[in-house]
Amino acid sequence: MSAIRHALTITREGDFAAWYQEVIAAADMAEESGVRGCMVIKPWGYGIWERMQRLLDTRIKAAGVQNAYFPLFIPLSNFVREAAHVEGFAKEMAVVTHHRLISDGKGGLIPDPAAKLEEPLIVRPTSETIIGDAMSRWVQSWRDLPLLLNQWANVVRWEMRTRMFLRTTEFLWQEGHTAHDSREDALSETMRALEMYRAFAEEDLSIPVIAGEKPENERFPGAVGTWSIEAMMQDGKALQAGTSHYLGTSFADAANIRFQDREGTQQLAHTTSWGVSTRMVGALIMTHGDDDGLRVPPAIAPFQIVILPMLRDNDGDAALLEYCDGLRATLATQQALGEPLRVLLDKRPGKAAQKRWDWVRKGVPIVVEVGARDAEGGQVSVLRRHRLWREDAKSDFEVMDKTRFASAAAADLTAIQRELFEQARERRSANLATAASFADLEAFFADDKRFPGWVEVQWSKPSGADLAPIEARLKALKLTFRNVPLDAAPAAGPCIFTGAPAVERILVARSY
RNA sequence: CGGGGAGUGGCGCAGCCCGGUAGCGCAUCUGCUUUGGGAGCAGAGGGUCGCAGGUUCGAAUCCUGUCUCCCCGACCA
Repeated sequence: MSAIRHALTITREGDFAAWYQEVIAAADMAEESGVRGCMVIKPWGYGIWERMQRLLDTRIKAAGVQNAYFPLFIPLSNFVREAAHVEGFAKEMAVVTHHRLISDGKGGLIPDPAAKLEEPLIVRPTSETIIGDAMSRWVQSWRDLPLLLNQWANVVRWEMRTRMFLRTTEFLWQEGHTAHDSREDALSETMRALEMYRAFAEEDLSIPVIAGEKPENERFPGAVGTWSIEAMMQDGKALQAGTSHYLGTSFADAANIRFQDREGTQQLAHTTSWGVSTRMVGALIMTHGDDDGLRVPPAIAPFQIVILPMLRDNDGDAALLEYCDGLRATLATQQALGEPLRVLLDKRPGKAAQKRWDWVRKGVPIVVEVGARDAEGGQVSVLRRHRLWREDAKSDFEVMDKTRFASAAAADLTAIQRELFEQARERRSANLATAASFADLEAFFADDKRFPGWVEVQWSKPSGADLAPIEARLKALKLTFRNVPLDAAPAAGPCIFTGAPAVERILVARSY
Protein backbone atom coordinates (compact mmCIF):
# COMPACT_ATOMS: atom_id res chain seq x y z
CA MET A 1 0.00 0.00 0.00
CA SER A 2 1.42 3.33 -0.95
CA ALA A 3 -0.83 6.24 -0.12
CA ILE A 4 -3.67 6.11 2.35
CA ARG A 5 -6.93 6.06 0.55
CA HIS A 6 -9.58 7.17 2.96
CA ALA A 7 -13.10 5.84 2.73
CA LEU A 8 -14.58 9.33 2.59
CA THR A 9 -14.00 12.01 -0.02
CA ILE A 10 -14.20 14.95 2.40
CA THR A 11 -11.89 15.31 5.37
CA ARG A 12 -12.67 16.86 8.75
CA GLU A 13 -9.89 19.33 8.16
CA GLY A 14 -11.12 20.23 4.69
CA ASP A 15 -14.77 21.02 5.44
CA PHE A 16 -16.12 19.85 8.76
CA ALA A 17 -19.79 20.55 8.01
CA ALA A 18 -19.64 18.71 4.69
CA TRP A 19 -17.65 15.90 6.30
CA TYR A 20 -20.37 15.49 8.94
CA GLN A 21 -22.98 15.04 6.25
CA GLU A 22 -20.84 12.66 4.30
CA VAL A 23 -20.39 10.44 7.36
CA ILE A 24 -24.15 10.22 7.78
CA ALA A 25 -24.59 9.24 4.15
CA ALA A 26 -21.56 6.96 3.95
CA ALA A 27 -22.42 5.11 7.15
CA ASP A 28 -25.98 4.83 5.90
CA MET A 29 -27.41 6.36 9.06
CA ALA A 30 -30.11 8.71 7.80
CA GLU A 31 -31.39 10.62 4.82
CA GLU A 32 -33.55 13.61 4.00
CA SER A 33 -37.26 12.99 3.90
CA GLY A 34 -38.63 15.76 1.73
CA VAL A 35 -40.36 17.31 4.72
CA ARG A 36 -38.56 20.37 5.99
CA GLY A 37 -36.07 19.48 8.71
CA CYS A 38 -37.29 15.92 9.05
CA MET A 39 -35.12 12.89 8.44
CA VAL A 40 -35.52 9.21 7.81
CA ILE A 41 -33.36 7.37 10.31
CA LYS A 42 -32.03 4.27 8.57
CA PRO A 43 -31.29 0.96 10.29
CA TRP A 44 -27.68 1.68 11.20
CA GLY A 45 -28.50 5.10 12.63
CA TYR A 46 -31.57 3.83 14.37
CA GLY A 47 -29.71 0.79 15.67
CA ILE A 48 -27.28 3.13 17.39
CA TRP A 49 -30.19 5.13 18.83
CA GLU A 50 -31.79 1.90 20.07
CA ARG A 51 -28.57 1.02 21.86
CA MET A 52 -28.51 4.47 23.43
CA GLN A 53 -32.11 4.02 24.48
CA ARG A 54 -31.44 0.68 26.05
CA LEU A 55 -28.45 1.79 28.05
CA LEU A 56 -29.98 5.05 29.20
CA ASP A 57 -33.32 3.43 29.95
CA THR A 58 -31.52 0.97 32.20
CA ARG A 59 -29.96 3.85 34.09
CA ILE A 60 -33.29 5.67 34.32
CA LYS A 61 -35.09 2.65 35.72
CA ALA A 62 -32.26 1.96 38.13
CA ALA A 63 -33.05 5.35 39.66
CA GLY A 64 -36.61 4.29 40.32
CA VAL A 65 -38.11 6.29 37.47
CA GLN A 66 -41.00 4.67 35.63
CA ASN A 67 -41.79 4.95 31.94
CA ALA A 68 -45.18 6.20 30.78
CA TYR A 69 -46.54 7.73 27.62
CA PHE A 70 -48.43 10.98 27.14
CA PRO A 71 -50.23 12.32 24.07
CA LEU A 72 -48.53 13.89 21.07
CA PHE A 73 -51.18 16.63 20.99
CA ILE A 74 -51.54 19.21 23.70
CA PRO A 75 -54.60 21.46 23.96
CA LEU A 76 -53.53 25.04 23.44
CA SER A 77 -55.19 26.12 26.68
CA ASN A 78 -53.19 23.55 28.58
CA PHE A 79 -49.93 24.73 27.07
CA VAL A 80 -50.58 28.39 27.67
CA ARG A 81 -50.49 28.28 31.46
CA GLU A 82 -46.81 28.78 32.24
CA ALA A 83 -45.91 32.22 30.89
CA ALA A 84 -42.13 31.98 30.47
CA HIS A 85 -42.46 28.51 29.03
CA VAL A 86 -44.96 29.70 26.42
CA GLU A 87 -42.80 32.70 25.60
CA GLY A 88 -39.88 30.38 24.90
CA PHE A 89 -41.67 27.91 22.69
CA ALA A 90 -44.50 29.84 21.01
CA LYS A 91 -42.45 30.80 17.99
CA GLU A 92 -41.53 27.26 17.03
CA MET A 93 -44.81 25.45 17.43
CA ALA A 94 -46.63 23.18 14.99
CA VAL A 95 -50.38 23.60 15.36
CA VAL A 96 -53.23 21.29 14.37
CA THR A 97 -56.34 23.23 13.44
CA HIS A 98 -58.45 20.79 11.41
CA HIS A 99 -59.37 17.13 11.57
CA ARG A 100 -60.52 16.48 8.02
CA LEU A 101 -59.59 17.28 4.43
CA ILE A 102 -61.84 17.88 1.45
CA SER A 103 -61.22 18.13 -2.27
CA ASP A 104 -60.22 21.54 -3.55
CA GLY A 105 -61.91 20.74 -6.83
CA LYS A 106 -58.56 20.73 -8.64
CA GLY A 107 -57.39 17.29 -7.71
CA GLY A 108 -55.87 18.39 -4.42
CA LEU A 109 -56.96 18.42 -0.80
CA ILE A 110 -57.51 21.28 1.59
CA PRO A 111 -58.54 21.43 5.27
CA ASP A 112 -62.31 21.22 5.55
CA PRO A 113 -63.54 24.55 6.98
CA ALA A 114 -66.40 22.62 8.55
CA ALA A 115 -63.90 20.44 10.39
CA LYS A 116 -62.09 23.19 12.20
CA LEU A 117 -61.16 22.26 15.77
CA GLU A 118 -62.89 24.11 18.59
CA GLU A 119 -59.53 24.48 20.22
CA PRO A 120 -56.25 24.13 18.31
CA LEU A 121 -53.91 21.35 19.36
CA ILE A 122 -50.21 21.92 19.45
CA VAL A 123 -47.76 19.17 18.62
CA ARG A 124 -45.68 18.78 21.76
CA PRO A 125 -42.32 20.55 21.71
CA THR A 126 -41.79 19.10 25.20
CA SER A 127 -44.29 17.70 27.65
CA GLU A 128 -44.03 19.65 30.90
CA THR A 129 -47.53 21.01 30.58
CA ILE A 130 -49.43 17.87 29.66
CA ILE A 131 -47.53 15.74 32.15
CA GLY A 132 -48.07 18.43 34.75
CA ASP A 133 -51.75 18.18 34.03
CA ALA A 134 -51.65 14.44 34.76
CA MET A 135 -49.53 15.02 37.86
CA SER A 136 -52.14 17.40 39.23
CA ARG A 137 -54.58 14.49 39.23
CA TRP A 138 -52.10 11.89 40.46
CA VAL A 139 -50.67 13.90 43.31
CA GLN A 140 -52.86 14.50 46.34
CA SER A 141 -50.80 13.64 49.36
CA TRP A 142 -47.17 13.85 50.41
CA ARG A 143 -47.32 10.06 50.13
CA ASP A 144 -47.66 10.40 46.36
CA LEU A 145 -44.26 12.07 46.16
CA PRO A 146 -41.79 11.87 44.71
CA LEU A 147 -43.49 11.04 41.43
CA LEU A 148 -40.80 9.93 39.01
CA LEU A 149 -41.81 9.61 35.36
CA ASN A 150 -40.05 9.31 32.04
CA GLN A 151 -41.27 9.01 28.49
CA TRP A 152 -39.56 8.06 25.26
CA ALA A 153 -41.17 10.12 22.54
CA ASN A 154 -40.90 12.29 19.49
CA VAL A 155 -41.29 16.05 19.77
CA VAL A 156 -41.55 18.83 17.22
CA ARG A 157 -39.89 22.21 17.29
CA TRP A 158 -40.09 24.40 14.20
CA GLU A 159 -36.49 25.56 14.21
CA MET A 160 -35.22 28.03 11.65
CA ARG A 161 -32.13 26.10 10.72
CA THR A 162 -31.91 22.34 10.81
CA ARG A 163 -29.06 19.83 10.62
CA MET A 164 -29.37 16.07 10.63
CA PHE A 165 -29.43 14.68 14.15
CA LEU A 166 -28.24 17.98 15.66
CA ARG A 167 -31.37 19.99 15.14
CA THR A 168 -34.26 18.41 13.30
CA THR A 169 -37.84 19.62 13.25
CA GLU A 170 -38.99 16.33 14.70
CA PHE A 171 -36.63 14.54 17.01
CA LEU A 172 -36.65 11.55 19.30
CA TRP A 173 -35.76 11.82 22.95
CA GLN A 174 -36.53 10.83 26.46
CA GLU A 175 -37.96 13.36 28.85
CA GLY A 176 -37.93 12.75 32.56
CA HIS A 177 -40.52 14.60 34.64
CA THR A 178 -40.57 14.42 38.38
CA ALA A 179 -42.50 16.03 41.20
CA HIS A 180 -41.21 16.36 44.76
CA ASP A 181 -42.32 17.58 48.15
CA SER A 182 -39.38 19.92 48.64
CA ARG A 183 -36.91 22.09 46.82
CA GLU A 184 -34.06 20.01 48.22
CA ASP A 185 -35.50 16.77 46.94
CA ALA A 186 -36.21 18.22 43.50
CA LEU A 187 -32.74 19.71 43.25
CA SER A 188 -31.25 16.42 44.28
CA GLU A 189 -33.20 14.71 41.48
CA THR A 190 -32.03 17.36 39.02
CA MET A 191 -28.44 16.65 39.96
CA ARG A 192 -29.00 12.90 39.92
CA ALA A 193 -30.23 13.12 36.32
CA LEU A 194 -27.27 15.31 35.38
CA GLU A 195 -24.84 12.80 36.83
CA MET A 196 -26.71 10.00 35.08
CA TYR A 197 -26.18 11.80 31.77
CA ARG A 198 -22.51 12.36 32.49
CA ALA A 199 -22.01 8.67 33.18
CA PHE A 200 -24.08 7.67 30.16
CA ALA A 201 -22.08 9.94 27.85
CA GLU A 202 -18.69 9.01 29.23
CA GLU A 203 -19.13 5.34 30.03
CA ASP A 204 -21.57 4.21 27.34
CA LEU A 205 -20.75 6.58 24.50
CA SER A 206 -17.09 7.31 25.30
CA ILE A 207 -17.91 11.00 24.95
CA PRO A 208 -16.18 13.14 27.59
CA VAL A 209 -18.46 15.86 28.87
CA ILE A 210 -18.39 18.71 31.31
CA ALA A 211 -21.38 18.88 33.61
CA GLY A 212 -22.33 22.23 35.00
CA GLU A 213 -24.94 24.89 35.48
CA LYS A 214 -26.13 27.10 32.65
CA PRO A 215 -26.13 30.85 33.21
CA GLU A 216 -29.45 32.62 33.46
CA ASN A 217 -29.66 33.53 29.77
CA GLU A 218 -29.28 29.91 28.69
CA ARG A 219 -31.95 28.47 30.94
CA PHE A 220 -34.81 26.34 29.75
CA PRO A 221 -37.92 28.54 29.36
CA GLY A 222 -39.62 28.63 32.74
CA ALA A 223 -36.86 26.87 34.66
CA VAL A 224 -35.37 28.11 37.91
CA GLY A 225 -32.09 26.39 37.13
CA THR A 226 -30.71 24.52 34.11
CA TRP A 227 -27.71 22.19 34.10
CA SER A 228 -26.13 20.62 31.05
CA ILE A 229 -23.47 18.27 29.87
CA GLU A 230 -21.29 19.85 27.19
CA ALA A 231 -19.17 17.90 24.74
CA MET A 232 -16.35 19.21 22.55
CA MET A 233 -16.70 18.30 18.91
CA GLN A 234 -13.71 17.75 16.64
CA ASP A 235 -14.05 21.23 15.19
CA GLY A 236 -13.70 22.69 18.67
CA LYS A 237 -17.32 23.69 19.03
CA ALA A 238 -19.39 22.79 22.05
CA LEU A 239 -22.51 20.69 21.83
CA GLN A 240 -25.08 20.66 24.60
CA ALA A 241 -25.68 16.95 24.83
CA GLY A 242 -28.17 16.72 27.67
CA THR A 243 -30.01 19.00 30.07
CA SER A 244 -31.54 18.75 33.51
CA HIS A 245 -33.83 21.43 34.88
CA TYR A 246 -35.07 22.39 38.30
CA LEU A 247 -38.43 24.00 37.60
CA GLY A 248 -39.24 25.28 41.06
CA THR A 249 -42.97 25.53 41.72
CA SER A 250 -44.02 27.63 38.75
CA PHE A 251 -45.00 24.70 36.57
CA ALA A 252 -46.77 23.11 39.53
CA ASP A 253 -48.58 26.37 40.06
CA ALA A 254 -49.61 26.54 36.40
CA ALA A 255 -50.75 22.91 36.34
CA ASN A 256 -52.04 22.92 39.91
CA ILE A 257 -49.85 20.13 41.27
CA ARG A 258 -50.59 20.38 44.98
CA PHE A 259 -50.36 18.01 47.86
CA GLN A 260 -51.26 17.92 51.51
CA ASP A 261 -48.14 17.76 53.61
CA ARG A 262 -47.71 15.90 56.88
CA GLU A 263 -49.20 18.83 58.74
CA GLY A 264 -52.25 18.86 56.50
CA THR A 265 -51.49 22.06 54.65
CA GLN A 266 -51.64 22.42 50.86
CA GLN A 267 -48.25 22.78 49.20
CA LEU A 268 -47.09 23.24 45.63
CA ALA A 269 -44.89 20.45 44.33
CA HIS A 270 -41.37 21.16 43.13
CA THR A 271 -40.81 19.70 39.66
CA THR A 272 -37.89 18.78 37.44
CA SER A 273 -37.43 17.77 33.86
CA TRP A 274 -34.44 16.34 32.02
CA GLY A 275 -33.82 15.12 28.49
CA VAL A 276 -31.43 13.58 26.02
CA SER A 277 -32.23 13.36 22.33
CA THR A 278 -31.15 11.93 19.00
CA ARG A 279 -28.75 14.85 18.98
CA MET A 280 -26.51 12.41 20.88
CA VAL A 281 -26.06 10.55 17.60
CA GLY A 282 -24.67 13.76 16.14
CA ALA A 283 -22.40 14.13 19.15
CA LEU A 284 -21.18 10.60 18.57
CA ILE A 285 -20.34 11.31 14.93
CA MET A 286 -18.50 14.53 15.68
CA THR A 287 -16.63 13.03 18.62
CA HIS A 288 -15.53 9.70 17.19
CA GLY A 289 -15.84 10.00 13.41
CA ASP A 290 -12.70 10.16 11.31
CA ASP A 291 -11.84 10.50 7.64
CA ASP A 292 -12.97 6.92 7.03
CA GLY A 293 -16.43 7.41 8.48
CA LEU A 294 -17.94 6.69 11.86
CA ARG A 295 -16.30 4.88 14.75
CA VAL A 296 -18.85 3.44 17.13
CA PRO A 297 -17.90 2.64 20.71
CA PRO A 298 -18.52 -1.06 21.41
CA ALA A 299 -21.16 -0.40 24.08
CA ILE A 300 -23.50 1.16 21.56
CA ALA A 301 -22.45 -0.58 18.36
CA PRO A 302 -25.40 -2.54 16.95
CA PHE A 303 -22.76 -5.04 15.91
CA GLN A 304 -19.47 -5.07 17.76
CA ILE A 305 -17.77 -7.67 15.62
CA VAL A 306 -18.47 -8.42 11.99
CA ILE A 307 -17.06 -11.63 10.62
CA LEU A 308 -16.32 -11.26 6.95
CA PRO A 309 -15.63 -14.46 5.04
CA MET A 310 -13.59 -13.95 1.89
CA LEU A 311 -15.99 -15.92 -0.25
CA ARG A 312 -14.70 -17.07 -3.59
CA ASP A 313 -17.82 -18.48 -5.22
CA ASN A 314 -16.29 -21.92 -5.28
CA ASP A 315 -16.47 -25.22 -3.45
CA GLY A 316 -14.31 -23.92 -0.64
CA ASP A 317 -16.98 -21.47 0.49
CA ALA A 318 -19.00 -23.99 2.46
CA ALA A 319 -16.06 -24.95 4.63
CA LEU A 320 -15.11 -21.32 5.08
CA LEU A 321 -18.61 -20.43 6.22
CA GLU A 322 -18.62 -23.31 8.62
CA TYR A 323 -15.33 -22.11 10.07
CA CYS A 324 -16.76 -18.60 10.41
CA ASP A 325 -19.98 -19.78 11.95
CA GLY A 326 -17.98 -21.72 14.51
CA LEU A 327 -16.21 -18.51 15.44
CA ARG A 328 -19.53 -16.65 15.60
CA ALA A 329 -20.99 -19.28 17.90
CA THR A 330 -17.97 -19.15 20.18
CA LEU A 331 -18.11 -15.36 20.41
CA ALA A 332 -21.86 -15.38 21.00
CA THR A 333 -21.40 -17.21 24.28
CA GLN A 334 -19.22 -14.43 25.66
CA GLN A 335 -19.93 -11.14 27.33
CA ALA A 336 -18.36 -7.73 27.11
CA LEU A 337 -19.37 -4.54 28.88
CA GLY A 338 -22.02 -6.48 30.74
CA GLU A 339 -23.89 -7.88 27.76
CA PRO A 340 -23.58 -10.77 25.33
CA LEU A 341 -21.36 -9.94 22.35
CA ARG A 342 -23.20 -8.71 19.28
CA VAL A 343 -21.64 -10.50 16.36
CA LEU A 344 -22.66 -10.57 12.71
CA LEU A 345 -21.50 -13.11 10.21
CA ASP A 346 -21.78 -11.19 6.95
CA LYS A 347 -22.75 -13.85 4.44
CA ARG A 348 -24.23 -11.46 1.91
CA PRO A 349 -23.17 -12.01 -1.66
CA GLY A 350 -20.80 -9.42 -3.01
CA LYS A 351 -17.18 -8.49 -2.99
CA ALA A 352 -15.52 -8.87 0.35
CA ALA A 353 -13.43 -5.74 -0.12
CA GLN A 354 -16.54 -3.69 -0.74
CA LYS A 355 -18.22 -5.10 2.32
CA ARG A 356 -15.15 -4.43 4.42
CA TRP A 357 -15.18 -0.74 3.53
CA ASP A 358 -18.92 -0.58 4.18
CA TRP A 359 -18.30 -1.75 7.73
CA VAL A 360 -15.37 0.59 8.09
CA ARG A 361 -17.57 3.54 7.15
CA LYS A 362 -20.27 2.35 9.54
CA GLY A 363 -17.67 2.15 12.27
CA VAL A 364 -18.03 -1.42 13.50
CA PRO A 365 -15.32 -1.75 16.19
CA ILE A 366 -13.84 -5.01 14.97
CA VAL A 367 -13.99 -6.55 11.51
CA VAL A 368 -12.68 -10.09 11.33
CA GLU A 369 -11.72 -11.20 7.87
CA VAL A 370 -11.46 -14.90 7.29
CA GLY A 371 -10.00 -16.30 4.11
CA ALA A 372 -9.11 -19.81 3.06
CA ARG A 373 -5.56 -19.36 4.32
CA ASP A 374 -6.82 -18.30 7.76
CA ALA A 375 -9.19 -21.22 7.94
CA GLU A 376 -6.45 -23.68 7.07
CA GLY A 377 -4.13 -22.25 9.69
CA GLY A 378 -6.80 -21.86 12.36
CA GLN A 379 -6.39 -18.10 12.20
CA VAL A 380 -8.31 -14.90 11.62
CA SER A 381 -7.32 -11.45 10.31
CA VAL A 382 -8.46 -8.76 12.69
CA LEU A 383 -9.04 -5.13 11.79
CA ARG A 384 -9.69 -2.74 14.66
CA ARG A 385 -11.59 0.23 13.32
CA HIS A 386 -10.32 2.78 15.81
CA ARG A 387 -6.74 2.09 14.79
CA LEU A 388 -7.22 2.13 11.04
CA TRP A 389 -4.27 3.78 9.23
CA ARG A 390 -2.67 4.49 12.55
CA GLU A 391 0.43 2.51 11.87
CA ASP A 392 1.99 1.40 8.64
CA ALA A 393 -0.77 0.25 6.33
CA LYS A 394 0.08 -3.45 6.36
CA SER A 395 -0.33 -3.71 10.08
CA ASP A 396 -3.97 -2.66 10.11
CA PHE A 397 -4.72 -6.36 10.00
CA GLU A 398 -3.52 -8.47 12.83
CA VAL A 399 -3.35 -12.11 11.86
CA MET A 400 -3.93 -14.13 14.98
CA ASP A 401 -4.96 -17.51 16.23
CA LYS A 402 -8.72 -17.97 16.13
CA THR A 403 -8.99 -19.30 19.64
CA ARG A 404 -6.78 -16.59 21.02
CA PHE A 405 -8.89 -13.93 19.26
CA ALA A 406 -12.11 -15.42 20.57
CA SER A 407 -10.88 -15.50 24.13
CA ALA A 408 -9.51 -11.97 23.96
CA ALA A 409 -12.39 -10.34 22.07
CA ALA A 410 -14.37 -9.23 25.09
CA ALA A 411 -11.38 -7.59 26.70
CA ASP A 412 -10.49 -6.09 23.34
CA LEU A 413 -13.88 -4.42 23.06
CA THR A 414 -13.64 -3.09 26.58
CA ALA A 415 -10.26 -1.62 25.74
CA ILE A 416 -11.59 0.00 22.57
CA GLN A 417 -14.41 1.56 24.54
CA ARG A 418 -11.86 3.14 26.86
CA GLU A 419 -9.40 4.14 24.13
CA LEU A 420 -12.06 6.05 22.24
CA PHE A 421 -12.86 7.92 25.43
CA GLU A 422 -9.21 8.66 26.09
CA GLN A 423 -8.63 9.92 22.56
CA ALA A 424 -11.55 12.31 22.87
CA ARG A 425 -10.58 13.41 26.35
CA GLU A 426 -7.01 14.14 25.31
CA ARG A 427 -8.23 16.20 22.39
CA ARG A 428 -10.45 18.18 24.72
CA SER A 429 -7.73 18.72 27.31
CA ALA A 430 -5.42 20.02 24.61
CA ASN A 431 -8.00 22.60 23.60
CA LEU A 432 -9.21 23.85 26.95
CA ALA A 433 -7.70 27.17 27.91
CA THR A 434 -8.24 29.91 30.44
CA ALA A 435 -8.40 33.63 29.78
CA ALA A 436 -7.56 36.13 32.48
CA SER A 437 -9.05 39.10 30.67
CA PHE A 438 -11.53 39.90 27.95
CA ALA A 439 -8.60 40.89 25.73
CA ASP A 440 -7.14 37.42 26.24
CA LEU A 441 -10.47 35.92 25.28
CA GLU A 442 -10.62 38.03 22.13
CA ALA A 443 -7.06 37.08 21.26
CA PHE A 444 -7.81 33.41 21.73
CA PHE A 445 -10.62 33.49 19.19
CA ALA A 446 -9.14 36.12 16.90
CA ASP A 447 -7.47 33.70 14.53
CA ASP A 448 -10.15 31.91 12.52
CA LYS A 449 -7.67 29.33 11.29
CA ARG A 450 -6.87 28.32 14.80
CA PHE A 451 -8.74 25.41 16.35
CA PRO A 452 -11.45 27.11 18.40
CA GLY A 453 -11.37 25.30 21.69
CA TRP A 454 -13.05 26.28 24.92
CA VAL A 455 -11.99 28.93 27.35
CA GLU A 456 -12.69 29.14 31.04
CA VAL A 457 -13.11 32.64 32.43
CA GLN A 458 -14.03 34.19 35.74
CA TRP A 459 -17.05 36.39 36.00
CA SER A 460 -19.23 38.22 38.47
CA LYS A 461 -22.43 36.52 37.30
CA PRO A 462 -24.60 39.59 36.76
CA SER A 463 -28.22 38.97 35.88
CA GLY A 464 -31.04 40.51 33.90
CA ALA A 465 -30.20 43.82 32.24
CA ASP A 466 -26.59 43.58 33.42
CA LEU A 467 -26.13 40.25 31.68
CA ALA A 468 -27.39 41.40 28.27
CA PRO A 469 -24.37 43.54 27.32
CA ILE A 470 -22.01 40.71 28.24
CA GLU A 471 -23.99 38.35 26.08
CA ALA A 472 -23.71 40.87 23.23
CA ARG A 473 -19.94 41.13 23.60
CA LEU A 474 -19.64 37.38 23.41
CA LYS A 475 -22.00 37.22 20.45
CA ALA A 476 -19.76 39.61 18.54
CA LEU A 477 -17.07 36.93 18.85
CA LYS A 478 -19.60 34.21 17.94
CA LEU A 479 -19.26 32.90 21.47
CA THR A 480 -21.73 31.67 24.04
CA PHE A 481 -21.59 30.68 27.67
CA ARG A 482 -21.65 26.93 28.04
CA ASN A 483 -21.81 26.19 31.73
CA VAL A 484 -20.20 26.59 35.12
CA PRO A 485 -18.47 23.24 35.64
CA LEU A 486 -19.52 21.49 38.83
CA ASP A 487 -15.88 20.84 39.64
CA ALA A 488 -14.56 24.27 38.67
CA ALA A 489 -12.02 25.83 40.98
CA PRO A 490 -13.29 28.71 43.09
CA ALA A 491 -13.09 32.15 41.54
CA ALA A 492 -10.52 34.66 42.69
CA GLY A 493 -9.90 38.06 41.18
CA PRO A 494 -11.85 40.33 38.88
CA CYS A 495 -14.65 39.49 36.45
CA ILE A 496 -13.27 39.69 32.91
CA PHE A 497 -16.38 41.50 31.75
CA THR A 498 -17.11 43.97 34.53
CA GLY A 499 -14.00 44.09 36.69
CA ALA A 500 -16.16 43.40 39.73
CA PRO A 501 -15.09 40.55 42.02
CA ALA A 502 -15.63 37.26 40.21
CA VAL A 503 -17.91 34.72 41.82
CA GLU A 504 -17.42 31.69 39.58
CA ARG A 505 -15.62 30.22 36.59
CA ILE A 506 -17.62 29.67 33.42
CA LEU A 507 -16.86 28.06 30.06
CA VAL A 508 -17.10 30.08 26.88
CA ALA A 509 -17.08 28.51 23.42
CA ARG A 510 -18.46 28.48 19.93
CA SER A 511 -21.34 26.11 19.85
CA TYR A 512 -23.87 24.19 17.82
C1' C B 1 -37.14 34.43 8.83
C1' G B 2 -33.14 37.72 6.00
C1' G B 3 -28.56 37.16 2.51
C1' G B 4 -26.09 33.73 -0.85
C1' G B 5 -25.86 28.81 -3.57
C1' A B 6 -28.36 24.41 -5.44
C1' G B 7 -32.37 20.70 -7.03
C1' U B 8 -31.30 16.55 -14.02
C1' G B 9 -31.56 7.67 -13.33
C1' G B 10 -29.47 5.05 -6.53
C1' C B 11 -24.97 8.72 -5.83
C1' G B 12 -21.87 12.73 -8.01
C1' C B 13 -22.27 15.93 -12.13
C1' A B 14 -22.55 18.24 -17.46
C1' G B 15 -26.29 20.38 -20.55
C1' C B 16 -29.47 25.97 -19.34
C1' C B 17 -26.52 31.93 -21.18
C1' C B 18 -28.00 31.13 -27.18
C1' G B 19 -35.43 26.52 -26.50
C1' G B 20 -35.49 21.44 -31.09
C1' U B 21 -37.48 15.73 -27.55
C1' A B 22 -31.30 14.11 -22.20
C1' G B 23 -25.71 12.79 -21.51
C1' C B 24 -21.13 11.43 -18.53
C1' G B 25 -18.67 8.99 -14.19
C1' C B 26 -19.71 5.77 -10.14
C1' A B 27 -23.28 2.19 -8.65
C1' U B 28 -26.78 -1.85 -10.55
C1' C B 29 -27.70 -6.28 -13.87
C1' U B 30 -25.58 -10.18 -17.46
C1' G B 31 -21.27 -12.79 -19.38
C1' C B 32 -16.13 -13.95 -19.24
C1' U B 33 -11.53 -13.33 -16.73
C1' U B 34 -10.16 -12.30 -11.73
C1' U B 35 -9.94 -12.90 -6.28
C1' G B 36 -6.51 -11.56 1.20
C1' G B 37 -5.97 -3.59 1.13
C1' G B 38 -11.78 -0.54 -2.73
C1' A B 39 -10.62 -5.92 -9.83
C1' G B 40 -10.63 -5.87 -15.55
C1' C B 41 -13.09 -6.22 -20.24
C1' A B 42 -17.66 -6.46 -23.02
C1' G B 43 -22.77 -5.66 -23.06
C1' A B 44 -27.58 -4.19 -20.76
C1' G B 45 -31.35 -1.81 -17.77
C1' G B 46 -32.79 2.59 -15.33
C1' G B 47 -34.63 9.63 -15.62
C1' U B 48 -42.51 12.77 -17.23
C1' C B 49 -34.88 17.16 -15.68
C1' G B 50 -38.16 19.11 -7.45
C1' C B 51 -43.44 20.63 -8.07
C1' A B 52 -47.35 23.93 -10.28
C1' G B 53 -48.64 27.47 -13.69
C1' G B 54 -47.24 30.56 -17.99
C1' U B 55 -44.74 31.92 -22.88
C1' U B 56 -43.93 28.97 -27.46
C1' C B 57 -45.26 24.98 -33.14
C1' G B 58 -41.87 23.00 -29.42
C1' A B 59 -39.33 24.02 -22.53
C1' A B 60 -34.30 20.57 -18.52
C1' U B 61 -33.30 25.37 -21.00
C1' C B 62 -37.21 31.48 -20.90
C1' C B 63 -40.99 33.84 -17.11
C1' U B 64 -43.93 33.53 -12.36
C1' G B 65 -45.05 31.01 -8.04
C1' U B 66 -43.94 27.20 -4.66
C1' C B 67 -41.36 23.10 -1.99
C1' U B 68 -36.75 21.04 -0.35
C1' C B 69 -31.44 21.01 0.61
C1' C B 70 -26.53 23.49 1.62
C1' C B 71 -23.61 27.89 3.55
C1' C B 72 -23.76 32.72 6.55
C1' G B 73 -26.80 35.32 10.23
C1' A B 74 -31.04 35.63 13.84
C1' C B 75 -33.68 30.97 16.93
C1' C B 76 -32.68 26.43 19.53
C1' A B 77 -32.17 19.57 22.54
